[in-house]
Amino acid sequence: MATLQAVSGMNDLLPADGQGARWHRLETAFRDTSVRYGFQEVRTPLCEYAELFQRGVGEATDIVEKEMYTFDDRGQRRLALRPEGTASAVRAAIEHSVLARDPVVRWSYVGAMFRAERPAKGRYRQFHQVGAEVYGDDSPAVDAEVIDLASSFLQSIGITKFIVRVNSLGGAETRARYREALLAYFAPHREALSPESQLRLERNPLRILDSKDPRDQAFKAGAPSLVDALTPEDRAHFDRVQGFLTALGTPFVVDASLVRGLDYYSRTVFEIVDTSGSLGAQDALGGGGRYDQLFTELGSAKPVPAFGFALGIERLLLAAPVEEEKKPFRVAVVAVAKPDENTTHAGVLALARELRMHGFETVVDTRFGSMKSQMRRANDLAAAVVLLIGSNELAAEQVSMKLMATGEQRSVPRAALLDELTQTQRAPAATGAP
RNA sequence: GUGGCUGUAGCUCAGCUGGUAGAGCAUCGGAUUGUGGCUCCGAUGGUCGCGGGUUCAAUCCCCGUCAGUCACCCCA
Repeated sequence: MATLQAVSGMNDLLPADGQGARWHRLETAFRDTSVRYGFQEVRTPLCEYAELFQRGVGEATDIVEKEMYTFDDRGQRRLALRPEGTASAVRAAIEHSVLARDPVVRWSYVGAMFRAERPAKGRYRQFHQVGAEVYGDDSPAVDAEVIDLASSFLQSIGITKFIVRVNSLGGAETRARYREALLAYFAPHREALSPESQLRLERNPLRILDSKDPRDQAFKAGAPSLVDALTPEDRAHFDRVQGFLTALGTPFVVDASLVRGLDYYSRTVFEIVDTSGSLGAQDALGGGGRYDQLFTELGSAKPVPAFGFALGIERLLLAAPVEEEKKPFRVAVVAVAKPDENTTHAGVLALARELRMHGFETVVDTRFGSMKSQMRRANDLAAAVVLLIGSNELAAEQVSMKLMATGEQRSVPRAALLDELTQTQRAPAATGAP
């Protein structure tokens, strides 16, 4: 490797690829949707004390165990690039006592996350998420509304082929009871399980249910059902979530084997899976759930119920249709060099500036090559209108205005130029492709 | 972390069984000295990912390494 290059799994977005515009539209769509659902955007640092994620996401999760970018600060504290957004947002909510001011807080976020995984399609080491969180309300209405937010956002960006899977993990009491039941069930079969699952048996038996390993699949069917372990309260909560989702018209399926990779979830969890096939093996667009214990685990004096989700932007863009970009009304100003270069060049720059101040997207080929090359450049940049400035125009206080679509050209008094351009912009014919 | 495939101009690729590289597109210039798109002509541009080995000689064979990609794992 002779030249410097980007860190593996971390990508550049070049304007020429048109990706920047797609990202921009997606983020705008997310902000629009989340604002309509009553959310406000929060921004937290990319970097936190590693301890936050160890306590928040869970020491035994893959994310913290082997995928976190950690490094030492100048002092002794261990820092980490955030592998997900929820822990940071909750930390900020606690630190700034936002629940003391507002009984219920609805936050959204957009930003980069980091996980040191082997890159693959739709999976990168720096990836980006949009997410939303609700703090301070344990109502099942929150669960339903936030799942609905995620779902309607997907539709707003043209993603229609997806499935929302929901499940309930139950509260702390249920989790403890169910864990015992799973242990009792799997322990006799220990040797037959995959090596990973033998480890999971000790650390987080729940995750065995999520395994795709055929050795584990064999035992899943007969495993005790989580639904049966739910307390009446958990049961009622989950039933109401489903009822609300149905009332909202948000399609979903209940999937009893759905377990999320983060430790902080309780009660409702959900995952949105792409069914268009455009994502390869990484078909999860995102997911989330309820995490009623996280505030307490991160040091909040009072327990705060919470619900949230995150979606991966890269994956959304793989799944979303590529929309046609609107062609902007662009003006190019061209200098006719003779006989006095400096005067005409200055005239071009001054005119371009004036147009920009009036809102016109204006380009100048500042190399000021031959007229031919300037015209070619204007054409390459898809300018709808080219304005020509030369000694004739300067002397007469006029500008030659050429419509690229038709080739029509006429002289316009300098004083009337802005009105002319405004009218041209409104006429659809002038903005069409040349 | 494990495995498969790939790595030649800015991009997409060609290069037969080893003799130090080509095309198309893109870029720049020209074909009437104040005018674009089409066409034609020309030019710029590559230590053939990097390092080592075999050989008289390697882009082509072998090894290593880095990178990309896909899959496993996990998840966004």
